Amino acid sequence: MLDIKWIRENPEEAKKRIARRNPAYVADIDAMLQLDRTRRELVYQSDSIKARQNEASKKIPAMKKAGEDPSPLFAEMKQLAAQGKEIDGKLKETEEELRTLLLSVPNFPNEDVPLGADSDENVEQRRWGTVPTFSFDPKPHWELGETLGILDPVTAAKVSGARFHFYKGVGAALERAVISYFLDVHTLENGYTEVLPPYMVSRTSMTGTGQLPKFEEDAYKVIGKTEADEYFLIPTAEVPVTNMHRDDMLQETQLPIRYCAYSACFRAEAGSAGRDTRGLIRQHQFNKVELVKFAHPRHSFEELETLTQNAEKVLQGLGLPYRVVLLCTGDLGFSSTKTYDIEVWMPSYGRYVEISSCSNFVDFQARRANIRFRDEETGKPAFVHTLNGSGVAVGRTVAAILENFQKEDGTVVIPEVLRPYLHGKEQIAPKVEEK
RNA sequence: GGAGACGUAUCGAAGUGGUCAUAACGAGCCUGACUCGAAAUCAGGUAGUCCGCAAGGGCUCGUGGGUUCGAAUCCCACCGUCUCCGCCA
Repeated sequence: MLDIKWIRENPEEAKKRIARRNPAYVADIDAMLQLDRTRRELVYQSDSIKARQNEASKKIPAMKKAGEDPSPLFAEMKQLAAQGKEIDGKLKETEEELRTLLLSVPNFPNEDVPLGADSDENVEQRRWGTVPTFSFDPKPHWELGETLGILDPVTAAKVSGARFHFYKGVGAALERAVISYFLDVHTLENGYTEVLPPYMVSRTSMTGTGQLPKFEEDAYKVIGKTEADEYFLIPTAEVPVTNMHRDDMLQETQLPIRYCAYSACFRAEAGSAGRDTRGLIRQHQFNKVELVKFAHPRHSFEELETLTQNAEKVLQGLGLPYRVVLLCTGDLGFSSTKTYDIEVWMPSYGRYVEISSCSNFVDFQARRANIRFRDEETGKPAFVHTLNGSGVAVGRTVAAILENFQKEDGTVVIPEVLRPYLHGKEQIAPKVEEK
């Protein structure tokens, strides 16, 4: 949520900034300013009436005590109450309208975010590792998954529907190994505290991080015994973890707070694009280890750099080639002011594929979720800056491992760092054909 | 699922229709005094938010409604916490 106060004081700058993301939002800024003016006028009227009511209310007991009859005042009071009610009704309406609008407008892109229409205009920052060359025709991971007998989308389709997978045998163990490896690196080496969050959250939490109200159709909703018994399946652990500190007043000395969290993630939108129909790339349910930071506003952009490096570290450990790109304005997520995507090399695609997205939301989420800290300098409460990034997507990691580390005979070499989690197993061999 | 209790500042807690909600009373924390220093003691200070250039004013007793001239207090709904019983992993 943008800061209406700041917009009120810097209307032209606000329009300029939002226009960098999409000029269509400029009209919304104008609408906000209009609603804000109306609201302030109504607040003034409402406050004046209440001040008079309070004054009269104080007189009544004093009159009674003095033996006077206060009932002549009642008529005026009744009228004031009616007036106040009407104005308060209008005020509430205006405030709701303004809030709805504020919740539907995305964050300003940071100044150093390049202007661009879509992902083609993202700017590569760096590359790591060597893209593998094969002396044979490498297989895509979904074919490897089948020949190795470790991935079963067909049974999953029967049991659940499209875009689900069963992992079997070593496949399931490999997924689990990757999760453990990621969590161990982040907790033991990168200084994050592990949390295992709830997978269902309230509407308030989804609004706090920015998934709602605008993207309700992208989320899975779970209804319990009654309509009011409503939950959303988390699209990312970012939602429950960021909301851990909703309405909190943190101490400056606590910052930065770093959490890492494994969770399953659920996304309804994953099926609509008609892309990546095979394999583990785009699923309704997938596993992810997420990194979340609550940072001091002064340091949030440095924290974004280290967050990204923390995510890169696990790919380096696995030996997977990747690159880091800075998203352009057209590819930037709703709540983010600046995002680096980490893309892993996927031989079957012949290109780099997103495996992590690391973002600084500055105070955009903190304002929605009311996450503050007491600034020692001013003594006043201020919004923290929130950041998060995948650390990293697990299913896509497994896909990348299968594809990048496959051999001509169809076996896949397990990265050394994962072997301790797999009882020393060094490779996955194709299942023997039964005659 | 059944029965009951309870949500007031950082914490505990008083207030049960008015004129003591920046909130009694404790505790914690900060500042000062005393002290070589500390403890103890004493004194003072210890919300947030909205409107306003300011002066000042408004709002907040879990949340939202209602009754009333007036609600922390009465009524209704919802949310949450706790206790006992049942059930369950």
